[in-house]
Amino acid sequence: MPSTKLIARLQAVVGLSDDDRGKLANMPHAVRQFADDEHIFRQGDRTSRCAIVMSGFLFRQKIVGSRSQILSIYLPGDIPDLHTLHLSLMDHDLVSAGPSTVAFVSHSFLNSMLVSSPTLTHVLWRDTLVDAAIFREWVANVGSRDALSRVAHLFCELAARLELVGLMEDNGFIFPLTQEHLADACGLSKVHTNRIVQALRRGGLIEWQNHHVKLPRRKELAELAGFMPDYLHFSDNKL
Amino acid sequence: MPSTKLIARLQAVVGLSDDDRGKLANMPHAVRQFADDEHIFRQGDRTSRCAIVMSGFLFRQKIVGSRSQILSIYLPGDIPDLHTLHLSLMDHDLVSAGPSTVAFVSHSFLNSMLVSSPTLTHVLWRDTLVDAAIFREWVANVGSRDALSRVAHLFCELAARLELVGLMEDNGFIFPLTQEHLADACGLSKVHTNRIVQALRRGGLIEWQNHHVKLPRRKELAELAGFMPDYLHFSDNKL
DNA sequence: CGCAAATTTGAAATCGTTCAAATCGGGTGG
DNA sequence: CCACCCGATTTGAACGATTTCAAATTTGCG
Repeated sequence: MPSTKLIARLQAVVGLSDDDRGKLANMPHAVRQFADDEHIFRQGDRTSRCAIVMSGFLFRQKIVGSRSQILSIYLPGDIPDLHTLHLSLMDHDLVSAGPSTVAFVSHSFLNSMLVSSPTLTHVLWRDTLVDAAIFREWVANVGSRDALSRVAHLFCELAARLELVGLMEDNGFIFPLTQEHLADACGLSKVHTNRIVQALRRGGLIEWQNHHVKLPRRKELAELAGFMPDYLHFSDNKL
Repeated sequence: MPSTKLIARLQAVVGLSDDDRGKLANMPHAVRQFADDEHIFRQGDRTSRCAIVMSGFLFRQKIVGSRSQILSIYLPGDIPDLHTLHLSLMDHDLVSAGPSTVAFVSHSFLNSMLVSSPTLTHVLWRDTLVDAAIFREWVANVGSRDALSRVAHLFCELAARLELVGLMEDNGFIFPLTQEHLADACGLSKVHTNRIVQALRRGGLIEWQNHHVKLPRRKELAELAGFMPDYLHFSDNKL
């Protein structure tokens, strides 16, 4: 089942009928592994299928000048390229951070599924809108917060989203990104990002070693970050 | 007709059948004027209708700490809150920059229209996806470009989008925002933004007076900004 | 004409970058 | 099991872009 975590996530947020769950669970798909830093697609590509993250993290990036900017991070259960259903030209790269497993489902199948179910249309459209809401928060994060709360905010968001798909354990989670990835996501230099990480460690707000992150005091971290999870729309159900 | 510019824009990008154009042209709607700085809605609100910009500029903003971050700018023909069709809780403000005219169409009407037309579903879903693509570019803009190209990039984007709805004349357009708005959109202080604007003026790249902006050398400006219009998806038609 | 908002100027302070080098750490091959 | 190697992290110091604060000037509107 490519979509266990996907269904878990949608289920938690909007609720699904048995029928719709069944449709999602039985999507024809092809599974593929990606290695660290391997590209799922590149800017300028066109595609006729969508990717569902099964394990590992993916991220979107744009190269601007000599910098690489990470635009968003995708976790198991996410569909990082759902937008390709309506926008075929890729305006950025999609890359694997660490090894990952991805299931691919064809556009033609997805389209037929959506025609037959207004609910699933609503749910998947909604999913792309939450994606956009997260971009907005990132604009605010990168544009308005100082380095410390910016990095803290990213950890808060990831923790909240990982919790939703059952990948948090005792406030800790597997984190395949490097400090350089973190820097690229926050629009900071890697040297400064390193100093920020050290500051957060000294403050006892994060523990990070061996691709494993722990947030022992999430409340304080969220306060420092100014993290308001409303933009994730976990409990904003229109149905 | 609330939707002249909207139809022009969709027409230019995806093409519409006479039937679909008719449906859009005949949407029942209520028109309302907004004054400078007046809020169309605020963070935390819920709404049961969508706004179509008829004249003037609107912008989305988030308050983070003591700063106000502008997340996107909406022009005539845009539907700045199409996402409310599926996400009812507002995670940001929508504000009028200068006086504006807005047409409101109820969710219930829009939903019934979408059920009856897969094409319009595609077109409007697509519209929210272009919105998201613009957010991504803004993350990259604010996260990766220096102040000069950041401001230049914003002007390039607005010019391209205004052109699409016929609001550019001789490389100039009406621009109701203040330098402080520009600063809030670019994640810069207003003092520094002012110096950047002066630099662009000195370079002959922009003229700006009386709410009127002119870009006499768009090519050079685009080069300075690293502006690549692919993310606007003007010529990326899936139908 | 007069007020309030918007723009402009100057100077000092700060946050973050850059460059360069050192150290750490995990995985590989012998 | 150990030595080695490469990528990732860490440190230091100088530099630079942007912010902040405070005040002056200009502009547009009533």
